[in-house]
Amino acid sequence: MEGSYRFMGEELKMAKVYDPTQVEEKWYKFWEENGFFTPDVKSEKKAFSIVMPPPNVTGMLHLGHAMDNTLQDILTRFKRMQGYKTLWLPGTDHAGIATQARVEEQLAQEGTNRHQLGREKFLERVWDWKREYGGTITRQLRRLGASCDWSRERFTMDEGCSRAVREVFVELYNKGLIYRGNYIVNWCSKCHTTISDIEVEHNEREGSLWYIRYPAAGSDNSQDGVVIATTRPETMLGDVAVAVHPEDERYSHLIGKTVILPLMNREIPVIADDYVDKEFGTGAVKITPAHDPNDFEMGLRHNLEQINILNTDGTINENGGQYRGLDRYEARKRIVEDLKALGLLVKIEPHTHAVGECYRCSTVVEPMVSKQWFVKMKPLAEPAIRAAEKGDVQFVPERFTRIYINWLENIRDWCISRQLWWGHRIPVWYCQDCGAEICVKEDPAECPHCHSKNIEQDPDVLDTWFSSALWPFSTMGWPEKTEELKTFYPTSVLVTGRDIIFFWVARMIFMGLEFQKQVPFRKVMIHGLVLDSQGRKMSKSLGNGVDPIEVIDRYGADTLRFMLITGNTPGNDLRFHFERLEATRNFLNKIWNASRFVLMNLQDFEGKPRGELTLADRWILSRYEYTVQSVTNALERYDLGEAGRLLYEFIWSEFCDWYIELSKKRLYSQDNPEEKNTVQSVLLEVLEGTMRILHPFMPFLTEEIWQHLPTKGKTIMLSSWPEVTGYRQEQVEKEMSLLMDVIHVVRNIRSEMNVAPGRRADIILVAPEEETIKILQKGLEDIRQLALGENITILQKVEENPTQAASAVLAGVTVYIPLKGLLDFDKEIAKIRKEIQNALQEQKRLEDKLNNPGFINKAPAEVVAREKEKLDAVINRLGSLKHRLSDLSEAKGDD
RNA sequence: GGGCUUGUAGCUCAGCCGGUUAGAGCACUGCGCUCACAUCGCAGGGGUCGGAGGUUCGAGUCCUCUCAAGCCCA
Repeated sequence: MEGSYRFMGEELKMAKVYDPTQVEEKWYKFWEENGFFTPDVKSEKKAFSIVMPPPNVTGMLHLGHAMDNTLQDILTRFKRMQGYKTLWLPGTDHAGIATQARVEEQLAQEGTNRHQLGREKFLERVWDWKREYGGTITRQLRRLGASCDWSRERFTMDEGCSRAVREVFVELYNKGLIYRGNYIVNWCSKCHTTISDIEVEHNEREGSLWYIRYPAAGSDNSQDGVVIATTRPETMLGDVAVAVHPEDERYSHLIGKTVILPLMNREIPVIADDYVDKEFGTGAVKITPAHDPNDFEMGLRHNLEQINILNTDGTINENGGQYRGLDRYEARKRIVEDLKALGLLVKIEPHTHAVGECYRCSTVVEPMVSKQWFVKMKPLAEPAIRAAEKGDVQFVPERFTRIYINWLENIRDWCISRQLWWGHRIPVWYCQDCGAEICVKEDPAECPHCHSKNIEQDPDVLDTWFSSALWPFSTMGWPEKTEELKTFYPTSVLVTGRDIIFFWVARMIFMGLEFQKQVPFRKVMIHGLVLDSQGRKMSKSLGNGVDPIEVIDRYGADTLRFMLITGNTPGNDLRFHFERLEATRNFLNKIWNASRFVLMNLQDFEGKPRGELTLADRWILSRYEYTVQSVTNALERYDLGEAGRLLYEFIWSEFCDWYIELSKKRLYSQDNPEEKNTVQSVLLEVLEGTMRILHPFMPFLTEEIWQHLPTKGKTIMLSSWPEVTGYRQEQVEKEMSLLMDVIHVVRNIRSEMNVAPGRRADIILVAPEEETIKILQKGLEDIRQLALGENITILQKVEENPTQAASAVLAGVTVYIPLKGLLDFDKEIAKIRKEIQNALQEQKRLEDKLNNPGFINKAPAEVVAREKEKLDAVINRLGSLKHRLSDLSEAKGDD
């Protein structure tokens, strides 16, 4: 602490109100340009690493990103200050559908489309687009203060990541874990591609249940046959059977017989299968293996044909007979009408059911059989489940483990081919001559079997999540054996929203296990969503979104950050209220002004060793250390909201409201330079340390303040995390809280008695115990200052109680404020009586408890002792209260 | 249908392994522009913890059931 200080001789220039716009950009530039975000890979220190969930290149920062990245930044800055070599690796995702759609929109405006342009040209356009607009979100992350290592920024389509994708695909292919097959997939007729199961969102919709009669084959009686119920009548064009439950007596006579599929006049069998729900509809269901996942499975069991009736644009194809060419919904209408005309439509019931929609465009998804590439999931899922069960990867909060395991246990194969152009192209070639399927790491020039040059690459690309699943190691240079991989893999923690546990977290885990033989991260910190003030999800359609950049412009990044991580508990959603933003902004301003106060009073600080500490000094140091400890613990537990709360309380209530106020007298008095030096030194130490533990939360504000402080080092972000030094003293805190109580009751009396704020008043303190008197004496000046005392008298007992005084009775002290002539005896007596009542109640409660043998015998001794102490205190207080009451009554009688 | 989360002061939320007279911020009331801060200070009012039952010496805090809201999966 000794030496010369950088502000000496300069005039301190700090505005009365903190203005974040003046400082944030400056410091971010300073940090980035000095390379503070980049770790020294070679250093001997322990490693801490996080890979950033890559936002879509097309994306704009939203509050979810802001929260997610604030959490990561806090952990990163915390660990960096703790002395770890810390890597936070950023990057962006190529976001197949989203990006392609963006560029296609552009083309549409130019009056062209990707097909006219051709694949090559189109991809060039996408890269152009990426170069031009792809940097938006990373610039926005800088505004937030993210201390990630931009020198290692990656993109899922860059060369390294592509290399990793190719490697993984070929290896899985060779192991037989990637296969091409006919399977039922989800088709989005608007995005024109398949989407995986989890990309389908199920939403309740009002629909109908149509009851349709399928007449018995060879019967003239149209009442023969079977009535089925369906929510999608148009799919009947592809029906190949009717199924009933094997134990359903209503239909047992039909099993093995055939019925006629109306409109198509196809004869189809009635089959029995356990899957059929007897209770639903009529208990008989139509089976369309090509357009329903369950029917598909059933079809396989019964060896049924798959008749695809849809084109990729959602219209009926040539298998739909007379309905060919119609849109699927138009076809539905026509089919229903035609059935009605034939008298085969039995009835229509209203029916709500869950409809699958495309997560991107909300178009109703059509299940459809087609030839696609799949990842076989069972062999990959098992180790991933075990890793979570063994605790190799731990979820925070823990409850998300079950969601994860549950999903993996019921997983189906992952459809990874997408009918897009933008993405990692499937590295498989087909020989046009011998029909060979070629899957290799380097682009082949010819067919390895027949040496034909006539080979063609599969036109599809991979699901975007395929490359994101490799993110934790592809970004570190794999398949090369890099220093980064050795040092930073597995990463320490993954921070992400609970909405992508399935999409991303699970897939990274099984890919990590498969290719690195190690989990990609030790911990998964899951956080909730940012909702609007009414608790609704923010969405474009509701127009209730809040732009974090606008918030930063108005309030500053620190305010946004702090607001986003406080006010809730881990894993839960957070409602966004502007009121909370204001409250946080006020907190920053408070910190700013407290610092300003300290700095203004440090101008003549010479940094001499400090002299004897007062009770208040010891107290604030003790509280400071408590805060350091508890904030550190909360951060280690990933309970950042709790850490924020602790900081708020310490800074505002303890440091500002009490210690700063208590410091003023010693600071302003000119006659005791040594005392002044001491209090300056304590103020500086506490403020400086507080800035450090606050830094991960509010990097900009703390850097600005820290740079004004007489400290060594270039930046607060590379300063060390405060250590425990042994300041904590429970006894000191206890003594101080007695003084605080005294001050508090004096203020209370003054307020109730309407003592003018500027007027000082005499205070008489009566304490029977020697110990208490000592404490009061130590705090005499503090009481005078904060309770606006004039003459303060401390007595062990009084011969004549000051009846012309308002009073308050604490456990060890009775406080009197003489108010000659101003005291309303009746009011004062009533007040005392009420307090006696309360105390009696409390006494009874405690006595009952202590007389209860169950309590005495079973409760821990410590708890019993504490209750006894409380009882003693109440009895003590009751004595003083009664005494006071009789004095008052007497005095009133004398009047 | 299965699972998860939430239900504590007017509002938004804390309350860890069960043991203070249940806390904070905002809002509200009264007083105050005191040389860090009115984006402030001091003082104050306000809830018995969704409901019912149970376990326990003791429950907001554990268990069961129940009601309500939200989310996920099928």
